[in-house]
Amino acid sequence: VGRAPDEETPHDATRESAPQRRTRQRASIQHALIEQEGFVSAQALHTSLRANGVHIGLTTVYRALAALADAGHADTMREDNGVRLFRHRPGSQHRHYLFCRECGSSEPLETGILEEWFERLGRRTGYAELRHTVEVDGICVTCGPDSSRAG
Amino acid sequence: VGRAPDEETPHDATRESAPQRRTRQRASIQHALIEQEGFVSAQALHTSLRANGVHIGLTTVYRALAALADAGHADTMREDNGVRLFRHRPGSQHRHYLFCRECGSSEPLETGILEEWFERLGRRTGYAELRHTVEVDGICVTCGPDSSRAG
DNA sequence: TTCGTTGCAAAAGGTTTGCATACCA
DNA sequence: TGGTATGCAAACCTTTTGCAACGAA
Repeated sequence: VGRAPDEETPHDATRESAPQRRTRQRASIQHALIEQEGFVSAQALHTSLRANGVHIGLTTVYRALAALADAGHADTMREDNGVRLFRHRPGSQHRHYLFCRECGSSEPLETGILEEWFERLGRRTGYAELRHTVEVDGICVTCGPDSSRAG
Repeated sequence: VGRAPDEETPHDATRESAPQRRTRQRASIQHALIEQEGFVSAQALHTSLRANGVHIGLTTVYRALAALADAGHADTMREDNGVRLFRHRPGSQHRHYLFCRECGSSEPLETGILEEWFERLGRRTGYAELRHTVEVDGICVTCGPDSSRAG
C-alpha cells in the first residue's frame, strides 16, 4: 500500500529548505504514528492525541504528517471517500501491505514478484519514472465469518 | 487501475432499487465518458459537456457517474489530491492500466501474473473478500525526455 | 535574537444533499 | 398519473492558508 516514490532518484539536495526544528508537538505526532498499527487519518490521530491529554491543533497534525510523508518517513494513501491516511514507514524501503477492512490491522507483503513485474513493464513499454501503487485489503481471519460462527 | 470489485460475489440482486430511467443527461454523460480515453473527473466532464452545448447540472454529472460506477460500468480512482476520477469500463471484466502522468493517455495491461499472485495471496493468508487496486503511471515515450531532445 | 512552528479562525475546493420542478414510463 | 431525474443553492467535510504569538537553536 502507498505510493512508491522514485527510489532511483537518490536524494534531491536542492530540496533542503528548513532544518526541521524538534518540538513537543512534532514528537507527539511521530510517536503516535509509530504506535499506531496500520493507517490513520490526520483527524483520527488528532482526536487520539487530544484524548491522551496532548493539547495540539489539528492544523499542526496535518502539517507534521505532511512533513513526515514528504521526508519519506510515512506512506500515504486515500480512503475510498477521499480521506488521506498516513502510516509510519520503518525503513526507507518501499513496501506493500495487506490490511483488513474490518479491524484495520495490516501485515507486510513479500512483493518481490510484483516488483520484478513492474520493472519488466517499464523496460517493455519504455515508460520513464514508473511509479506504482498496490493496495490489497480483505477481511482477516479474525474478523471473518468463521470466527463469529465459532461461538 | 481502479478498484477491483468482488468478482467472486455474483450479483447482489437485493441491491436493485431503482429501474434506472433513461434521460437525455444520462445518455450524454455515458457517451462523453466513453468518448474520453482514460480517466476524467466529474468536474472536467461537466465542463466538457457544457462546452459542447449540453446544458447539464454538475450535480447530475456526479449522480450519474456514481450510478455508473455503482452499476459496474465505470472504474474509479483517486488522484493524489483526492479528486475522484471515472473511466468507462468496456466489459464487466476488471482491468488495470498504465497511464502517462504528462498526457493522461493510458493503455491496458496484461496482468494475468498479478491476478494469479493476488489469488494465491488470498489462499495463503486466509483473508476473505480480497480486493486489490493496482495503479501504474510514468512518462510515456512521446512525453519522455528523448522526444524533446530530437528537435 | 532569529526564524521555524503553533494554533485559531477562516478560506478553499471537491462532493453531497434539500427541495421544488420537469419529465420518462 | 406516479415516481425518478434534474438542477440550483446551500450544506458538508477534509484539507489548506493567513497571521500573530511562541519557542527551539
